[in-house]
Amino acid sequence: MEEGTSKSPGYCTGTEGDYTARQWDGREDCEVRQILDRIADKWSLLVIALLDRQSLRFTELRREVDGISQRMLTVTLRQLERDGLVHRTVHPVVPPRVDYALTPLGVTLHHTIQSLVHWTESHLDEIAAARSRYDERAATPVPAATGPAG
Amino acid sequence: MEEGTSKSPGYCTGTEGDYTARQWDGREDCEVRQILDRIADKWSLLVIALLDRQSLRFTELRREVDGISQRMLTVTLRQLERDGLVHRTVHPVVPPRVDYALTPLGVTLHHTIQSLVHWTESHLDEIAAARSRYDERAATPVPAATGPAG
DNA sequence: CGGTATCCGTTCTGATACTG
DNA sequence: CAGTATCAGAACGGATACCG
Repeated sequence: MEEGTSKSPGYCTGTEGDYTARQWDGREDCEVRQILDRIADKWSLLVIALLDRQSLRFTELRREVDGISQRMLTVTLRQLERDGLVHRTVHPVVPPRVDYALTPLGVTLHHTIQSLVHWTESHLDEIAAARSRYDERAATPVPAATGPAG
Repeated sequence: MEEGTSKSPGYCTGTEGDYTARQWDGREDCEVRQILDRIADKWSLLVIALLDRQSLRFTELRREVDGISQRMLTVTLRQLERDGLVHRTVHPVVPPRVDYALTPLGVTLHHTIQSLVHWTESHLDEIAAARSRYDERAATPVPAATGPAG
């Protein structure tokens, strides 16, 4: 059962001025935060990506993701199914067969996260460079130099 | 700083030769996932959102987020700074003052995550409904025979 | 094959105390 | 005011065993 559902009608803001940046609060009371954290899950993103334009069965998904354990795949699938992003079809056959596919809602989410993935791919190099710079700064015992200002 | 040193999760190390994910590019997949997992962090998203078009000092950020602990704010800020998304400015004054602001790279990320937030906001109702339906199904002891079938 | 429940280690997170 | 170091509890996640 969810928590804090009756607290805020929509947003859970409290201290806002004129910016649109503070739409959400850091508390779990905010549904946006909760859902965002869910769909941004490492496994969820991967599953949604794999289910794009095709349905896969349990073992197929497991093969595609490979690194995921059976437990996490089940948990992830259940969460996505609960959120109405993935549809689960059970075939009553002797060798059990279960197919998973994106719902229309899941498809729309796929488009959105693709933008985020695209950004990440486009800036992999920049982030890597930034990390290298930061790593050197962290490794530096003392900068010694007073700065380029003088 | 125990979590300051990020190690490989073990998923994308040593298996870069057998990626079957057709959506993303082979070994880049793990990097994408790593960065994605970082920027999709609950606190990171909030900090980036708050720093949009303005710079804030440590206490100001703490007041805005409020629910975050001093420790997590520091950790989050360090990670964002390391990834080149947030710039840290230290003022050598008697009352210590440190300002945080988005870098140009951070600004571009802000635009992207806003899309994700927008999607979440737009589909809050659908997800809530889906969860309600799923919750009822979970509460069902046993579906027994299918209704319309028999 | 698909799924669940349990055990156990790892990671994350918050509260606290201390420094400059 | 800003930051660091440490500890304890919670949550996460993997491996295993077992069921339909």
